[in-house]
Amino acid sequence: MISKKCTYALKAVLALARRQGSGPMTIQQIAELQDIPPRFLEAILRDLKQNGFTESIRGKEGGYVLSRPARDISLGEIIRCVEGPWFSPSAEVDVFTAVWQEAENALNHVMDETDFQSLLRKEDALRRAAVPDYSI
Amino acid sequence: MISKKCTYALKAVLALARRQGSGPMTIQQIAELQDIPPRFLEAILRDLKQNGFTESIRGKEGGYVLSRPARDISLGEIIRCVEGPWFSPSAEVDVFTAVWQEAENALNHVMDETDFQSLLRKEDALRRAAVPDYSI
DNA sequence: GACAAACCCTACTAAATCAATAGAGATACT
DNA sequence: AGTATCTCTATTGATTTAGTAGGGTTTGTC
Repeated sequence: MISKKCTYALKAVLALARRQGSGPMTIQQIAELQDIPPRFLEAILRDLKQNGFTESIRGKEGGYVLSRPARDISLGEIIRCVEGPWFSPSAEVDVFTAVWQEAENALNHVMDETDFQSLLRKEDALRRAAVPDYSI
Repeated sequence: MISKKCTYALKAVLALARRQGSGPMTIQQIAELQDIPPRFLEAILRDLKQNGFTESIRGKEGGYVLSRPARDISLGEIIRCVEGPWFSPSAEVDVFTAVWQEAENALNHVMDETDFQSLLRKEDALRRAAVPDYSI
């Protein structure tokens, strides 16, 4: 349902979101941090760039940055960019068409509720839960 | 998102729903009516049988019938039977897990709202719309 | 200008999944 | 006995997904 390519894209955006404001991140850095095959990630980031989510800086000291604040990018936007619609409209109108459309809407609604800033906060919370800090 | 196998299953159940109360339908009949490869349909119907949605009568005059009234079978039940969960739970708990779960719930909710009796009514309405009857 | 570090583009291959088919078997009615 | 039906396992072919390869272009530094 969610392809590997798509989860790679989401993880990459999450990595860029965390770094936002501190200069570009290279494909290699993202790939290592998030454990993504680098040449595959390269294609994904280009795709995101063409759809206006990321920008690239070429040459030395180059890399990728997010085009918009993490707060303004929803999970749904990235997923739709990478995967297209979930329920692609069939050629003919049949008894199921309306239901698929409802499902599409419901899914988009859920995915658009979450933005990448809130995912960062959630990531922080998960880390604190996994490695508790008992210092005063 | 919805595989061919799954739409075949839904169409087959719809065909059986229409026929409900008038004896069994053979694989061949369903296949021709709904334009489904018969040997593929065979496997699908067996699968539905093993999950309690259909029953089969062997030998001459045999075929398949629905185990329950069309009113009591939801779209979601058949889809889950054929496809399993949409967002299969990943091994590790990460920042996306909760969202996927929400999406799964939203989708199930939409799919469980519609039963096969209401699909039959919708099919009738579509037919009337396509071939209008102007008689008094 | 040479070099190195980065992104850019097209094409290809390998693996997995989906769709469909084949063939032999079991059951039940007439 | 014969025929129409469902039953089971295995295999094949098509499509999609995942990943790789190789060469190209841009930019900063020495």
